[in-house]
Amino acid sequence: MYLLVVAASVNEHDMLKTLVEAIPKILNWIIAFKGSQDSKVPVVDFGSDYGLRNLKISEVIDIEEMAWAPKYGLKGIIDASIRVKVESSGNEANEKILPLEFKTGKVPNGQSSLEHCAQVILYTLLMSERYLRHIDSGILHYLYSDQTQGIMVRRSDVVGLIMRRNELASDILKASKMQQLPPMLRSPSMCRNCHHLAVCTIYHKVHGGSTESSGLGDVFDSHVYHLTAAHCAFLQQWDRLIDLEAKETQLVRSEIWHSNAMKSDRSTNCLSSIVLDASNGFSQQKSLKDNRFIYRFVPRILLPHNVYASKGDSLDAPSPPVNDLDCTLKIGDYVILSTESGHQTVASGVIADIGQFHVSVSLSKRLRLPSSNSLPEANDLLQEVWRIDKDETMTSFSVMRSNLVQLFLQNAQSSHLRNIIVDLEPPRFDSGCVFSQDPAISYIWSVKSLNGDQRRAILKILTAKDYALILGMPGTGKTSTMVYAVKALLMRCASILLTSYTNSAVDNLLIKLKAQGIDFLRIGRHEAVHEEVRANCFSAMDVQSVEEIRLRFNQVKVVAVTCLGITSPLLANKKFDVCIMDEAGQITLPISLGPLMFASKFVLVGDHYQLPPLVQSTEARENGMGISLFCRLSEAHPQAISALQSQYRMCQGIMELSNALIYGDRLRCGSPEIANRKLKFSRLKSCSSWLNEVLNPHKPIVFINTDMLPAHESKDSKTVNNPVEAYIIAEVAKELIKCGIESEDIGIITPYNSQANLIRTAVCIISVEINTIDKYQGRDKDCILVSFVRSSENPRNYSSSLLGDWHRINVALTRAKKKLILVGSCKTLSNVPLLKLLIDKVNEQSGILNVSHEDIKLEEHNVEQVGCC
DNA sequence: TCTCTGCAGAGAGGA
Repeated sequence: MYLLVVAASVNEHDMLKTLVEAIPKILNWIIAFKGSQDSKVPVVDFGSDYGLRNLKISEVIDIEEMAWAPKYGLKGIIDASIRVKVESSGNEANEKILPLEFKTGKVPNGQSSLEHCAQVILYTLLMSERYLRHIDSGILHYLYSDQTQGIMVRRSDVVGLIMRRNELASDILKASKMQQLPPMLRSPSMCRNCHHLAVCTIYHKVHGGSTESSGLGDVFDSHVYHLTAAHCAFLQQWDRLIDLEAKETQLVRSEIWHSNAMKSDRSTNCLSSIVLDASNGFSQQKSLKDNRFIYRFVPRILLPHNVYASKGDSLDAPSPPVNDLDCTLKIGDYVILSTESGHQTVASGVIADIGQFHVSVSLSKRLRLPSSNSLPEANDLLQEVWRIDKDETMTSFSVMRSNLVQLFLQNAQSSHLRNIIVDLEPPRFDSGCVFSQDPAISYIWSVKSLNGDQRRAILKILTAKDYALILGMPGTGKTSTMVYAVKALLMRCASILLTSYTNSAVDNLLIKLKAQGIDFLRIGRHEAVHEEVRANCFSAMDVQSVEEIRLRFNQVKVVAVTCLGITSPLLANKKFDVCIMDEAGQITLPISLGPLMFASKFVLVGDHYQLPPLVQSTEARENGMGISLFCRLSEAHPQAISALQSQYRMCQGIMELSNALIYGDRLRCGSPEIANRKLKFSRLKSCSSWLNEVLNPHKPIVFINTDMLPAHESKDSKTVNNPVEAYIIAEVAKELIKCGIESEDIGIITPYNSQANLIRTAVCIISVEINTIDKYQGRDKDCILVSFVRSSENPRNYSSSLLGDWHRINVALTRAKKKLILVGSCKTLSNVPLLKLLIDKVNEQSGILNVSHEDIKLEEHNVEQVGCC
């Protein structure tokens, strides 16, 4: 509630007054309709065809009930679902379930409006689906005038609505496929006060519309006169890219909207065959703080006996674990709960906790099956077999579209950003008077721990009038540079919006800021925020009023939020002096626009030599969707870039490799100590000579060539892996640990998920971090092992595979501090030009290590073991 | 060719 008040910036007291006035009205209505044995049964008018009916509520089944109907492609939230007894004069009363909709606004002409009736009729459709029974009527109640209207669903009304729905769906399809919008309504009276007028007219103009075709005359002109042909082309181009990407994503996303979804269990974004865990009471705890209900589920196979035998996750793994909850769901993900007996989308919630043998889901209300009554101790829940699907409602696309169109609105902020981003006007900088009185600048000169690059980067930020770009090559201390930039900006009393795409990137930065004693506000969902910064969320602050929220905003200069989190009502109407965006090279342009709208200037921090934004659709990628704003501006105005080139991560040898392949000798070691880093073994003894060679501390880079082995990739439907490589990686990892390297100093990376899983089973006894290259961006370890996977008898062109992307190769090569061990087939990999260069370079530096059959004593069963796990 | 993070919601006016 506080959030809405903040967003609408209405007076808190006024709002409370409205609310307090409405409560007794609702209450009176309920009392009147619930009635008692002897009280008079109220009469409701169901329109001319059906007349007056006596109506008595026997139960309020649910409020704010979620109702999704895949069959109709509709979803909604029903104000109240009620069970009633209806009787028309003389006839026997029959019991019904129906939707009740409250309206607060004015009553249109004393008659309920067509729109409101249509809404209720749609609700009856949704409820029919949910309750698996025919629901033929609904109730509309106007609080302002205390009028109750009954709605009896006529078949012709439903047909009309469904036809209208189909028209709309077809228009949307046409717009996204052929970039063709339906014609304007051409009705100034209707359009003048429409909330979508600005966006609507902009789109009309962009798609070739004119003042005449809009039918709106001057109103049209006043909304679009500022748009040039270049602006229109830009909006049209990006709108199309978003369409392409949205289409692609819809194809792969979980098929919860399809009726056969229940049968396909192949998606890893779902958990099936789980049941409620009743071992600790009903496993339903109400967390006191935020009124949420937590339900704990366990695999069905674990019940009933195992769960009672031991507690929590410490139980012996059942063999085989039919479902060890091996899926990609993680804490904070939005999910949908369904039953396998046919109730789809019973409830939606958030993963509160997930382990190998349990998953807890947090719901905003009590879990209830539509068919059952609302008693809290409903045992029918325990009888059900459940499934959890990730809620993949693609809100990111709507954020993209709304960000994009905002850029073309007729206002000062949009106009400024448009000049910079669309027209690519050169950024302006203060002619840097170094000896100025600016305390921020003197502070930066006084900080001893900054190197020359970092200081120049911060000065760039401080002198920027529009924007600054910070190119942070691997290991160059991007984060600490940002921390000092924030400190310097705070000396100028600037307000700062910190952002990045992922929660983890935002929180990483915040943890460093916190260590420096800088106060900040973190906007975001409690579950998704790192625990070290959760105390800075409003959800942890126990705010009692809007005033307290305002107060807190006034105290704090730094606010942090993810790029998609900007839609939070807490940020409505907020303005900042500077927006700093981390990992900007990985964020698509339309997404990055959002946070920039809040600030008068911005700083993008990134490295466009590392992975670009993830784009699913090849067509969208080929047409420029993978070009981040960071990349666009870097290419247009190199003078806006300040590069961090002194790196503190890699030793000389590893850095040289990256310099030779990607950075053109621009990377430097921060100090001689960094340059000469070596792995320290507490003991070096190995029985096999090839492992001795791999561990040789004088070789920072080792390439293990598998060409002499039968080490071919194996393909399983869509994924690729390589069991022999997995085996070699595991052997090396075990040897490293045997020789005294701590397991937390070792990281294993590979392009493919399937290979990561294979390696995980191969090294099962030791706990080493294993991940895809993509997920490892931004991280580092003393020793990194890379499995390239690709290897075949007749190598083909791999330029369109994951290995063909040089950004990914760059990320893989720049994660290791002291030792980089690469495993792959020289013959196959040499087909990728960059990898050919890599192999040549390593050969020059330390030679390629060819392993033979005898070397690794490749017993058939070893590999088979890995292969079958 | 197979890499993957984010994100509520409903509400309303007027010749």
